Amino acid sequence: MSKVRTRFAPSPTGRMHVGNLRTALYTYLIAKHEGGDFVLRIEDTDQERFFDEALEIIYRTLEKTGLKHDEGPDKDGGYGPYIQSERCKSGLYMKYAKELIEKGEAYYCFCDKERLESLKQNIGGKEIIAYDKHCLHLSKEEIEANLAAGKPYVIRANVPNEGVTTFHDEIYGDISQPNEELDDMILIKSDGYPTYNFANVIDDHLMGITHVVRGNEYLSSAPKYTRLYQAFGWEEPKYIHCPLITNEEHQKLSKRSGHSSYEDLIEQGFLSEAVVNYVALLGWSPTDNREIFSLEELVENFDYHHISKSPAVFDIVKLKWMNGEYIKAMDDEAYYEYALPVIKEVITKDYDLKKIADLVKTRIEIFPDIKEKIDFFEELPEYDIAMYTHKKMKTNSENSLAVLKDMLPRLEQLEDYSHDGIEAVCKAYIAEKEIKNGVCLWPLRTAVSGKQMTPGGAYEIIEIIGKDETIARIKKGIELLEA
RNA sequence: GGCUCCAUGGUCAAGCGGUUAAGACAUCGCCCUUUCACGGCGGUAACACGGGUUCAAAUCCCGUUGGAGUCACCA
Repeated sequence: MSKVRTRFAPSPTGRMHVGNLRTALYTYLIAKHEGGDFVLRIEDTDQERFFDEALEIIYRTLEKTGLKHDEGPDKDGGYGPYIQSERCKSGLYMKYAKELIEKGEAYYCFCDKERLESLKQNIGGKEIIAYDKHCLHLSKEEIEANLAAGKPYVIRANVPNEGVTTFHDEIYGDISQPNEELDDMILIKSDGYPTYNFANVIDDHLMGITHVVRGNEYLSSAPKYTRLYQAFGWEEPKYIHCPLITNEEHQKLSKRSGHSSYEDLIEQGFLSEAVVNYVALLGWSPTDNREIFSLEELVENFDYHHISKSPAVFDIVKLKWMNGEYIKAMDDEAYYEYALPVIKEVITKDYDLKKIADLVKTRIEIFPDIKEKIDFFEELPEYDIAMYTHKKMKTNSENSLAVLKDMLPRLEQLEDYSHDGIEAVCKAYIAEKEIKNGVCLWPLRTAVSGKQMTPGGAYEIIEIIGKDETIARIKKGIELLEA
């Protein structure tokens, strides 16, 4: 069996959509699982939409997600060039288009915009153009004359109106479509560039691609590609169409959803590994129940036969959970590196930021979550004294005030503001008064944080804010409770 | 609208003719605990519908309904 070769063929038009990312991932995994090659090819035949930075985004995203390509524009493997606009310069696509014309499988079309416009019909609120093969019937002389006159033209595939075209997909099985439905698609545009459809077939063939992996949205145009392979007499690659990724409304993920691209997600504080892991599970599942996979583990376990057919909703809530799992599993230094800048956005005081970071590690799902959890360290918020009353802790304004008043001098005398030192003072007081932990610790934590919920308890917070701040905050609490 | 695809809890999903129909997220409750979180335990919740085939159907076939995709000189 020949070596598996897959290709990821994005067009540089902007940020990488999660659907594209998943396609890239599956494409990579299919190759790597079989020890094959993963090729990167840039489809930039749309000169109007192309922009340089988009190319950078593709490289950066593949790099950051770990989807390393074996061949590509920056890594020649003997099948180059890997950028379609460069391939185009050699007249490659035109050559093949002309071959098709000679075979009667394609033809020149000189129809202008106006004529095409007149073919337009509105069906179900959508504008649809079905080309009427007008130029197919041009005589040789007319064609020559038009060409000689420099009249702009495109080259279209000549698809018969009878018969059925069938192709085989590894996931969906055989799919047939009446040829009548297949439009005479444009192969070469009037600017001389090939269309995506055409360039794709040519390049996949020339580059020896064995498995074509792409999104489900290409399913209905796939028979057109099959027609092209048949017209050339080439052997078709295996097709693997991935199910669609949708938004909560079960519609194709669009830019509007706010988390539709990899970069959006990274900006929102997600970890690259978590995104890759999550996206792998949208439309594929392993044989066991495992959910956490590194890229290497995915390579090992990925079997494309387990890709599902039905579309999957992109569930940001589950991604968050998974991201939280990744954060918890991070080693402390790596975690601190990510957490520190976020902490610094909120904390300007000279606190032990490492301790603060450790406190929130198990309590966040994405890094920006840190901010609202630690803001009270920086400044005691305004709070309602109702917070001192807690049924389960058996606290109320009165006993809370008493506790704070008792604890104030003890904490003023205390020198050792370490966790253990603070604990010792509190425990001694609790033992002495024969009260429950909560009766002392709840008001203390409340006074020192001004918050209903905090990462860490009284000991941890007091240790971090230190003696002066603790005393000040407790005095403030007493003041509020006495008012 | 034509064509194509899809159909198991709110979401991701296992399941390939015989199961008490897994598991995860979410949700709810309990435990742990100085709060929250983490962790542990448990609960609610699904085979779209109708016909076949079969001793037996979530699994196979047909239809219905629903959803999606696609119908560009975009990819």
